[in-house]
Amino acid sequence: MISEQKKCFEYEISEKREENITYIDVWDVEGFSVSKTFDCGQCFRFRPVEGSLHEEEFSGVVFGRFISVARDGDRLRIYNCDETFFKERLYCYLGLCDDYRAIRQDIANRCPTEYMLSVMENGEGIRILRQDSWEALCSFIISQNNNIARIKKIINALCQKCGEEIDASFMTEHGASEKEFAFPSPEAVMALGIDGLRELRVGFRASYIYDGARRVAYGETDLTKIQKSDWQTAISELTKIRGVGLKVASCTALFGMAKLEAFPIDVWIRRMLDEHFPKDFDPLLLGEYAGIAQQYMFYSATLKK
DNA sequence: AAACAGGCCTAAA
DNA sequence: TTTAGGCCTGTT
Repeated sequence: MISEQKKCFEYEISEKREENITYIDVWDVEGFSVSKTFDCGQCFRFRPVEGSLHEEEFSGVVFGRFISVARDGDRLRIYNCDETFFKERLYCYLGLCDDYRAIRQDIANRCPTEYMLSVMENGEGIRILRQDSWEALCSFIISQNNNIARIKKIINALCQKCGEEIDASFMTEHGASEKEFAFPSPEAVMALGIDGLRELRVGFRASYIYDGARRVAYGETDLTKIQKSDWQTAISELTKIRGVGLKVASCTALFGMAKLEAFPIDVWIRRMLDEHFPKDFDPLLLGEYAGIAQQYMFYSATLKK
């Protein structure tokens, strides 16, 4: 029943099976907060699992698969995940490839202010997810001048309308709905047309989403190639898309391309910068993990509005 | 009921 | 180069 425990990068893992669900246990994951990670506004398709038997558990669709991530103590359990999927996808997606002890130390060294130390403490356990670049791009185009509830609603509707249906019937104990859908490909989104997108109540964003989908589908915007370039290049390439400004491009780079230096400035971060930093403070001074510092700031800024 | 929401585009100085 | 409106829609 219990397979042998193996080493996966720096973590001990084991693959097990319960009923008809395969899952992976990852041991000694230091300070990973499932709720902060999935609820800090960086992703839009995960939700808490009602009636979970774990200390905390969130589930949702990622890379075309419905998974559930649960934590008990410093053990992470990922349902509907085998060793291969973990190694090839979720290890990086969950930010387990990043050394948060070192990252936090670096941020604290560069910016040892009372403010920064306090938001880091609040946000301890947040991991920046390494999401799919297209999904991040599309999601953050939708996010502009919008609120979280409606963003989630629209993305959900988009997936239902043109994403591939996923069999997650065996995951109902972990929050799966009757039908789950993958995030649609750029081709599928493009096929909706601007009018089809309008039906999703995206308003003026319809043409922006369409332009993004079209460019990616035709390779005019090569996300794989952009991902391999440095973050400034990534941002200047992404802002060529209609409706993608500095903020959306930075979010795409940070959350969808692992550009941890990217520092998205939205209204909340603007407020924090005005309030707690010198007038002409340059976020680049926060270093190669500025984006993670940004996420700590954002988390505290939006905490209990 | 008017204002606002994790921006961006366009037009006008 | 910087700044003010306007924008879809839903919620408060």
